Amino acid sequence: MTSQTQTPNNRRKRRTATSRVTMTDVATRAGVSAQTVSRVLRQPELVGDEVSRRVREAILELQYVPNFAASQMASNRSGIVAAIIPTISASIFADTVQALSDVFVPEGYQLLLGNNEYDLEKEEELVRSFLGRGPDGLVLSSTHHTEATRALILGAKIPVVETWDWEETYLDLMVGHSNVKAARVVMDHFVSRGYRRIVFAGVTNAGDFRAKARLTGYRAAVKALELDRERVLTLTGKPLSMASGAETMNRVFAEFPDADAVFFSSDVFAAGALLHCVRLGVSVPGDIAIAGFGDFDFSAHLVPSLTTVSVHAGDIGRTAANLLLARMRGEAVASSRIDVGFELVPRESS
Amino acid sequence: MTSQTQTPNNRRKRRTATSRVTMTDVATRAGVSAQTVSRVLRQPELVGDEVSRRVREAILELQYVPNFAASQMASNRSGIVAAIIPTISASIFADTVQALSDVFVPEGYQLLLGNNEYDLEKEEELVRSFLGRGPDGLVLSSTHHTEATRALILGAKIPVVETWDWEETYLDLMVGHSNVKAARVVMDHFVSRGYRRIVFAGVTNAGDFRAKARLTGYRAAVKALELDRERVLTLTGKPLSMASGAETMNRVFAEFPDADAVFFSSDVFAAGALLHCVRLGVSVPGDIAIAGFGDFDFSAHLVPSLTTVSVHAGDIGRTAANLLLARMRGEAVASSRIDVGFELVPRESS
DNA sequence: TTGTAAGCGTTATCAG
DNA sequence: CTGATAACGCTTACAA
Repeated sequence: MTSQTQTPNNRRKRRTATSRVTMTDVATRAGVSAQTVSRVLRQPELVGDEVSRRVREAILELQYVPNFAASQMASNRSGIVAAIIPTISASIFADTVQALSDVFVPEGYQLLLGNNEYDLEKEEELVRSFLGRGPDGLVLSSTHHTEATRALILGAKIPVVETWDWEETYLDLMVGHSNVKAARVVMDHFVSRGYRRIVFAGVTNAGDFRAKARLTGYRAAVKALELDRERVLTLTGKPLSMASGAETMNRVFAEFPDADAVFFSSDVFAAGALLHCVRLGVSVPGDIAIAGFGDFDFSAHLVPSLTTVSVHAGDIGRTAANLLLARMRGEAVASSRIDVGFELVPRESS
Repeated sequence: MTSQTQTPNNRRKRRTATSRVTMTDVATRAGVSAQTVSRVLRQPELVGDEVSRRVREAILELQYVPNFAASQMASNRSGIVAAIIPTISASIFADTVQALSDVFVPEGYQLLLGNNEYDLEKEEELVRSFLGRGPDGLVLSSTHHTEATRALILGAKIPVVETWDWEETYLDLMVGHSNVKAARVVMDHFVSRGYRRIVFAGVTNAGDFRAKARLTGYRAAVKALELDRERVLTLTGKPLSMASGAETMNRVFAEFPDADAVFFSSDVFAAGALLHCVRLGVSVPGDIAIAGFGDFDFSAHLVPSLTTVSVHAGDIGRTAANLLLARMRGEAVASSRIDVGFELVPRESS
């Protein structure tokens, strides 16, 4: 017999059976309606004790796992928070992500993570793809975005927090600190200790606006403090590694032989440079002073220990998460912009 | 007029309008059916050029963002890969996550990330919540799970890859290396350089089975190499920080004054210990040799540079991702278990 | 306190 | 090559 002889009833469209346990299965097992199962899960206080018990039992017996996609379709809430950071690996941003996770997961949210590699186009791509998931909130790691990114986010009408930056204009919420000021504080510190021929050595990749802000702060300080002259060394395209720092130190010796201090845009570079000096027998800070940025774990332990700026990566994540959470719940926030600050940590290297 | 006077037609249940642009909106705008819009997005080759052009235009004009939850409901595929690592912050696992992201994102998958803090109960919780999202694949970071976790995963019938470990039994796929062997290699190295009174110093938190495996390797080596005796220092509950390493070094001096070498379960501890020695004026390796584990960026740059084991965190992520990808596509995999190996890196500290 | 029905936005299936 | 329709599993709105 060919399939054409089948009854009209058989024409009902059937998808491949999911074989997954659904809410209805649980309901049947417990002898209630699906709606009641849903209530037991969302608003247990509205369900009678005996019914509630039977439902929970059925859930355990059937190993029921709720389908969040269906839940999202029906309720228009996803339980997802999306976060975009510049880079995940071996970076200070990992501390921020950890803090985000520490706050959001206990609240029942899941964390969708992406990295833009300091590329605004990649960020746009990520935002577009994340928005398709209908996140309840979005965490970005700078205030610099393409116009399309901005439009997408505003169109999505969800709470957004921009972090690791400090600007006058922002989309919705902002948590961070001023990198310009941070650089200035380092410069003031150098000058207070008698250094005046100061080199700035930092990555100036197109998308790293934080490093650029630090450079801006350096330049302003050179002018304001009437220092000798600008001495800038850019590490374009160099990976964030200690090897880059060591290499850069050699360039300092070659290009600015009279320099008495170097301000690196990251502790990673600074540590590489410092250890390179130790190996060469160059005295730090006797022959040249060094300061970094970030206060990494190793910075306090180096010999000599590294002068740096502590930036509270965890605080940024925690603060941003709590602020976003409040907005996601529709609660009023005291301030939509929070400066978590930074801290100069003077140590032996300067 | 009360609402009761309204026409029956008004009784139609209306949810709060999403205000979001849907596929139907795009279809209307382009003068085609929703199905055609879907085809343009999923199987463009099946759609005529002119129609395709009109649809793409409409998508851009309306700033259409597809709803993945709906897509998932209909297709039973989520486009999500979930990954669970022990800890995100300041850790070698961040490199693995980066590699996962580097492979999955270009393939159109989104990464759902969670950390279990070496706690199997937390892992179970995470797996349960992640499975509700219907991930197309799952990445775990050890082969140790609760029974319930195992049952959940097997019940979900999705590809899983367990990483950072090497065992005979595994759920589906495995990518990693043997920590027992890695420890043995370090011990062989110490002995070949004349050290025989070797201390093992490592975290033995309940859930850190990798550190435990290294301890197992150490113990086996002491026996096999007929060394003086076991010298074990456990850092229970200590954070993975250089400060812990320095502190532990003091304990070595106090508890094992005759020790001639120390094997730390992480480069972080080893570096803290090494720098502590430098500060105290204790010669490394003259007075005592030091080796670590992980080959962090700083390890090569320390003075003296740190002997360690390189473990290829990025390779683990890349290999795991590609293996999982193959299985998710239903492709045959040559081997379901891949040893990415490790590498002894002898340096000045031993 | 519990149940019924409609609807969320997409894709699989079948028809043309 | 394009369209109509049912179905995915859940929650909102309403009824009882």
